[in-house]
Amino acid sequence: MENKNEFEEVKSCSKQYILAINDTLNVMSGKWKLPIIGSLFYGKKRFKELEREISKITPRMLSKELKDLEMNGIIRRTVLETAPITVEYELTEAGHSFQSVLDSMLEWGLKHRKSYFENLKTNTSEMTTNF
Amino acid sequence: MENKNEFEEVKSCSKQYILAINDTLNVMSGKWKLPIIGSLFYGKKRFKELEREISKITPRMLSKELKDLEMNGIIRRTVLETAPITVEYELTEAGHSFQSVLDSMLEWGLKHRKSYFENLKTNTSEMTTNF
DNA sequence: TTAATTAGTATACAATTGTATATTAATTTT
DNA sequence: AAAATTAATATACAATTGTATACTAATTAA
Repeated sequence: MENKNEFEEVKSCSKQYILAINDTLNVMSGKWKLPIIGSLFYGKKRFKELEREISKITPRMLSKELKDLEMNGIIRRTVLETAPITVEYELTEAGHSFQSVLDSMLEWGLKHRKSYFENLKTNTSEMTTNF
Repeated sequence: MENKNEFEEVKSCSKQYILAINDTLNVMSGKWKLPIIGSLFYGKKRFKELEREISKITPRMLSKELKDLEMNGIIRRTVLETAPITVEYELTEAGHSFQSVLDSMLEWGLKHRKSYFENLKTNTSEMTTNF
């Protein structure tokens, strides 16, 4: 009840609206953040596991993106005192709740791709985007 | 019914899942696309109107981003044979339906910002992101 | 006739993002 | 003792994205 009112109130105030949406956008923008988040949805992973699973990512990029995601509270980094040291990465609660955003993006993407391909059939125009 | 099954099916297939989500991400990534889409939610706008409304955008960037959004089917460009020529930009149906994605991003952003600030109060750690 | 408005384009540059390749240092397996 | 595994970091570069500033060509208002 209280939450819904707050949500509606902020929607009408474009400055806060834009800020909150941009925060969400920054969490996932770039080439590697979504693959990393996606991979961690299936459970904890170590650095080398992520490096192997995410095709063509370099350790430099993986390291950088993991730091970004940790700073933004999306993942948690745990050092295990094994020999050699292993480091575990896992989604936080905020990271898991990100699923709702991905779901709506998936739904929109599917609908949009579909209508794009339908247009292609009738228009015989060229494919200029990655849709 | 049929749609829901299709949605669930694709969620379990990570390749299509990632593709559709990336399509959605590409529609809004960068500094200017969200401000442009946001501005057009309130109705049709001409080039110069957008330039005035969107603080600090250059005509070069506005022109480029409008082209991208048009190619991706988010906006429609209409040339009016006035003197001098005016050009109208408006959201397509796909553009309007993007609201659902923005809503879920807004909701997540608000929740996430809130928990971030609550952590700040108890942790007295420094602010390292734009949250 | 000069200035302003329309919708952009041209050129050069700066900043950010991503790639390629090699290296580190501790430990374990062969 | 040599090779492999751990989780990264270092350096140099390429590509993409964004900024700054000036310009165009048609028309209209002052």
